[in-house]
Amino acid sequence: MKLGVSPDTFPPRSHEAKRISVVGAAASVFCREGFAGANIDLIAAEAGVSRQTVYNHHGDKEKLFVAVVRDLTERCNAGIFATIATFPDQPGNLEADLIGFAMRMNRNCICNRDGRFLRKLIQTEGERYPELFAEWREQGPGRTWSALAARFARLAYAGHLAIKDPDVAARQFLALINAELQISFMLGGMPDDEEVLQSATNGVRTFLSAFGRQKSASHAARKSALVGA
Amino acid sequence: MKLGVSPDTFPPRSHEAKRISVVGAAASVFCREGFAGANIDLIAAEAGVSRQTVYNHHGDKEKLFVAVVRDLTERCNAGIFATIATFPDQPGNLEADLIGFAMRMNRNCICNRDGRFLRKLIQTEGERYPELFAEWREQGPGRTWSALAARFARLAYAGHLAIKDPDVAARQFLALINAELQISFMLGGMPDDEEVLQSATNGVRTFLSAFGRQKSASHAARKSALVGA
DNA sequence: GACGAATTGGACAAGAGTGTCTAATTTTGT
DNA sequence: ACAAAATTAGACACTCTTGTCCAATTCGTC
Repeated sequence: MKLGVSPDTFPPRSHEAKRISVVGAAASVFCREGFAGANIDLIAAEAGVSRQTVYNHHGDKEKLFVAVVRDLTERCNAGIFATIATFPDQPGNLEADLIGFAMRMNRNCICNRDGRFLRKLIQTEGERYPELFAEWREQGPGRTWSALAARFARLAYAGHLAIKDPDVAARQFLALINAELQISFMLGGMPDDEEVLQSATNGVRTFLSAFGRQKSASHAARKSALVGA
Repeated sequence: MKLGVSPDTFPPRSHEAKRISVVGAAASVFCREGFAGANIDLIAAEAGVSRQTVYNHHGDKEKLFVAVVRDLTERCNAGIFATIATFPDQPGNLEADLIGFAMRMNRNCICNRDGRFLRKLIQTEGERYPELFAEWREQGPGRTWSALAARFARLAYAGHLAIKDPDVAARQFLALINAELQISFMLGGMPDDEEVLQSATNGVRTFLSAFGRQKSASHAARKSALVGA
């Protein structure tokens, strides 16, 4: 809004910057403590702002919570679609390209701060805010899955995969590349790059064993060695 | 509450029955409201007991919470191992048997009341109680995965599957049979039998496409039709 | 029927948190 | 530099919740 007024460095600091700071701190506190356990004083302190400013900007604990969820939803969806845009439509090495895509998906959408926060908030408070939840549901997983399914369908049409139901394949792809990260998620922790790579690699290999065409050279070799056929 | 006043049927009602009732109600309320939001009065009312009785039995909100988690952990683990004991070691029809097993796993361990409650409590309050969490982690997923991996390894050794790493296969099996239930879990809702069957069927089919040996008659037929090899 | 233990409902103090208000101070725009 | 707007710190009323205490009642057992 008030961008670039001052000479240099940090032009927009006061009004909008504080708002952002508050929403960010609120996300963190709501996640750690839950809605009921979250303390406005703590949020204000963590944002480096007085309590009154929190009320001036958002009016209400509940309104603040809604603002947090909307903010996270928006950024997460943006990240997801930016990542889906990097899907390997014309793969050189299908396995390597899909592993790279899986890594980006995990890193940028599922394991990052926004993704973990949003997931936790939906899990903990989703039942209390059905409208907010419905909104996320439409914009989030629904579109993600169909967008991803479309990409897989294209890949199958081009002869790189043998897929009967692209929607099922898309969901299973996501499930597989996250299969080994479930415990880390339960802990609320952030899996390290090693784990993410391992999970993505194992997931993509199994996915290709199930849906790959024998054509793919390296894959066919690995598969025949594995299955012994 | 005044059940079984008659001569027999329910000898131990008062003391222990109330304890169980309180723990059950507390599980429900802790799940809905979170630890901070849970109200002892509400728990007491939901258990059909006075607030004082809650304090008499468990002494403290925190102690009550620990009791709830221990109770859920115990019952969930028992259910999981009882279900793993039904794993098809000598399958007649591998696909059908695995789908049946997947259904039992989903229904009795993951989608039932205890499973959903425990998962949610760990997600929401796990970070606040690291010891409790570590205990569950050792007893729960760790043992589950290795027990399941052992079963898959045996199946592979008997020639029914082609598995390189049984641990990975076990985790991916669980991920696949739940792939289509993720949204329901996010909602905290209970997926109906139709959804569970669909998810289990799709998951097992993909699992067998990836790890099945061509030998299996019906499977080989389906696979060759699918992959065109 | 009687005794002891458990349960109940209610009152209670203590503490914590929300949301409001105000006066003083700082920041921003002109 | 000046005026308007935003921010701050603190006090405040109000509500809610926890955990304790107690007298009356009920329940299980002998």
